[in-house]
Amino acid sequence: MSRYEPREIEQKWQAAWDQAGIFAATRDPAKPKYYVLEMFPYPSGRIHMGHVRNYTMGDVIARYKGSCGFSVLHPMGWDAFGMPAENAAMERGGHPATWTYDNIAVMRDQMKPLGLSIDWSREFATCDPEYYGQQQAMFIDFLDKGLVYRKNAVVNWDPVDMTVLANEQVEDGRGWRSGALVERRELTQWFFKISDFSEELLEALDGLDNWPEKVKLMQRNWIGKSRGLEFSFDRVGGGDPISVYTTRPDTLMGASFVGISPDHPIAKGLETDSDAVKAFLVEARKGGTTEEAIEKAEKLGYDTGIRVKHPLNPDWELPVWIANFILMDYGTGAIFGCPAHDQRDLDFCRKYDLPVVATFESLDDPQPVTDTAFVPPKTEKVRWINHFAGLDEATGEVAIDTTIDKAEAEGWGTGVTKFRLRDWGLSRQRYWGCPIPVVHCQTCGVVPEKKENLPVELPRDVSFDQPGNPLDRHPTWRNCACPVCGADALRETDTMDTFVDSSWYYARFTAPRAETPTNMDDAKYWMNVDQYIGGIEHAILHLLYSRFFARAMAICGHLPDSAKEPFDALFTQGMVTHEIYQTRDGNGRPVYHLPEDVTDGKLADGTAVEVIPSAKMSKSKKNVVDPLNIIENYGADTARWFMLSDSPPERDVEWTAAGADAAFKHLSRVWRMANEAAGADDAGEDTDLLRATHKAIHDVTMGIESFGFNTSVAKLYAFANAIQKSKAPAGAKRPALRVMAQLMAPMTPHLAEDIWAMLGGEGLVAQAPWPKADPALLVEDTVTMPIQINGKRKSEIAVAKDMPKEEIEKLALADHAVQKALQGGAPKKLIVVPGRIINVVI
RNA sequence: GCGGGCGUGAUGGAAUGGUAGACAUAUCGGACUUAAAAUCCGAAGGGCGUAUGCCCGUGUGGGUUCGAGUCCCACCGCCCGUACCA
Repeated sequence: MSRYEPREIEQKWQAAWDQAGIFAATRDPAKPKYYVLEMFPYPSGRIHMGHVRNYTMGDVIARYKGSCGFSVLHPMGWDAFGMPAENAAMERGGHPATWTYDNIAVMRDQMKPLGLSIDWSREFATCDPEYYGQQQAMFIDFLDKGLVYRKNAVVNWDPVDMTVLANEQVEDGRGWRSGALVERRELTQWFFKISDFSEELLEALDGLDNWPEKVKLMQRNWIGKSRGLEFSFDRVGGGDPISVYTTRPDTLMGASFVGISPDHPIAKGLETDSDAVKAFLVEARKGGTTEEAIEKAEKLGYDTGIRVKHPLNPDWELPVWIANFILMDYGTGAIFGCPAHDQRDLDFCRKYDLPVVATFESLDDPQPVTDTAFVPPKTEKVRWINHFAGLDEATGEVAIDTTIDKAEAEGWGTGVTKFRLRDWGLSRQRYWGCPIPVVHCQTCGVVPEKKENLPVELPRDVSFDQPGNPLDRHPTWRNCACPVCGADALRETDTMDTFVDSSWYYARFTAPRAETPTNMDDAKYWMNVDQYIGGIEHAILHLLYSRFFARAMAICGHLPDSAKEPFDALFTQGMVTHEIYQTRDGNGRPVYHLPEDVTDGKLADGTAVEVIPSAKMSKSKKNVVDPLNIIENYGADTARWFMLSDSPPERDVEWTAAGADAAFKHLSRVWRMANEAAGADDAGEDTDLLRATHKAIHDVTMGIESFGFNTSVAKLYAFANAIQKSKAPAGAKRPALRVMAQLMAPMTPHLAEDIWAMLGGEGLVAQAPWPKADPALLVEDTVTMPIQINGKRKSEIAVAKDMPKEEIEKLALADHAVQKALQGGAPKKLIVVPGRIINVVI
């Protein structure tokens, strides 16, 4: 064989790794451990290039750490519950379980040829009863510790299909199947008390040194700690006072109305008495539940006729309005509106002709408020024209503190700290999820199932021919005995949010077959995850829920305290994108075409296609590249190499056929170079080659350590160029190429094994210790220093690496370009940064 | 709406506040070949110029600095999230 044949060598070396069993994770007390985890996939049907990129990155880390002497855990599993399986059952018939397990089989078969260093013996799917049974056991433990409770919460209600919709199933305020206008309706739901941990989840972010700042910032803002004032408005003519919470109590003198949520008890009270209120609330409850939909919806208000007294002036009466943009979940579900300093309130007041009174104005440019509210940063000093505490010039921050202090001293309000973070609603009115293991008994109430009766398994005999939850209409599954009194009782038919499944899978991987949720010895050895890799789209929910879950598990004795923050380091990788090819049908509607059907911008019949710039790969746009095709045409190493080259891992990467070609060509070239050197014996030493080798070791290692895989790849290109251009004999190139094999092994493991073997490497390169760079070979004797004149590069000089500053200065001033610019004069300033730059300021 | 991020040649991108464009793609020129493919060698940010060279240049506009792609402010565009997609 004298050509690079990926199909042959990839199978050969995968078999060799299997036989040596080198990827099985074992607790080895003699070694430090390293746990690499990529976010596990949803079994949608086929793997896509995004998966390839994600798992290749994890594999580089796993293989690299293995070479560095760590005992590595690199597992894989399936996030297998969720809506698409039910949708498939509705559309095509069949059972969600069949669909899911078939998909898993296909995707596993697609992943194996990638040659990932995964310990497949630990694989599980979250829909395995062995997994979700342990999840149910934990739910019961959480219930026991007061971490779970029930309360009412708002859901999307489809009034035609009579069913609850996911946010994703609401399009422009309408149900995706029925097309009916969606309403917000209350339902009793199960909740995790994540809000008990608000402060801790916020504070602990400071300790996550190896998390991206942007993720920590997003979580901080999401948790949303705020200090504000809680106080009550007394009602004119009696009745319960209305309690409000505000983060801007300093603007109280600019209040023009009190607003309450459509779900506020007062609004609900009025609803039963008044047809007008009822009609308004029907209107106000239209639309989906997302924050975005609520914020962007047209602001609607209804004057209840109720009047309240301003707390600082009993003669000042404010109207109480029901407003559709006020959330019952935040604060007290009631606010006071200050239109001058809040855009939303201003829009509302302009619409309903309510007064606008400014409480402060800009110091340098006072303007009356017209259509734009004056909302300077809280740190900016402003002039107070309307404040009861007699402020003159002060920042918002100071004014807020002053206001709270005065309210507390006068006894009409209390300074309180609140969080934006809401409790985690986990109830789903769907079949394909983990059943919530509780029983509703007429005498005992809502009680947990006995642990010995777990798992509460999903029934197989269900149908999806009508909307709604099949568990609700199952003839027998609901019937059970009360675990407390033994009387006839009914099972809970809600299942769990799939975020629950993914909130502890990382812990389960440490002991995937244990008879309890975890095994303490394994958890203590393997936890925490040393490097977690996944998409930025999970920056908030999945990661926050996992952080909560690890704490809850520690409280229940399922994880050591040291695992409360389960992910030591986090890396968020970008998407894989591709151009979209489209033509138009007779009605001008777009028709999409697969990349393999387009050559040079044309279809097979010669029709020119419109090329739309890169977008996330999606089936509907047909811009999906199937990894299996790439592996068949070029081999897994080419797919892996391409995924690592060019684009920085945290950024999106565009898949291009040209890029794949180039990757393949380079791998072929490396293989050829090795093949040419294979016949020789190690002989002779070449200083330049030796320097290039050690520079490559240093640079490639730095790249991997800092998640700069694209720069590692660039350095490997440069190293290959250096070897190719070197005039050294084949015998001197052999050791350099063996190092090349080692440095490439984490990225293109099959090719690396093959050339390692060719060049007389010992054993498997996957098990060879990572090479170390000799610092002595990394420093150059002379360095070229650029000379700038007034910050612009004009010349350069070569100096010895240890030349003292004074001598460099002399040389620089003697430089031709500098002499010319100075014209006999003296420079104003001379900056010399040794080894870096010289700047002559004239 | 709100929170977060990104923006550099024809293209993907590189660059601890210190020579902008490493490395690669496409392109062009050359070698090899009967020819092509493959492979190898070389050119190349834009403008002006025969050339030494000069000017411009990291989304737009300001600022800090001896020096800014990098730090600060404002704006534009795109992407992610927005609590029932996973």
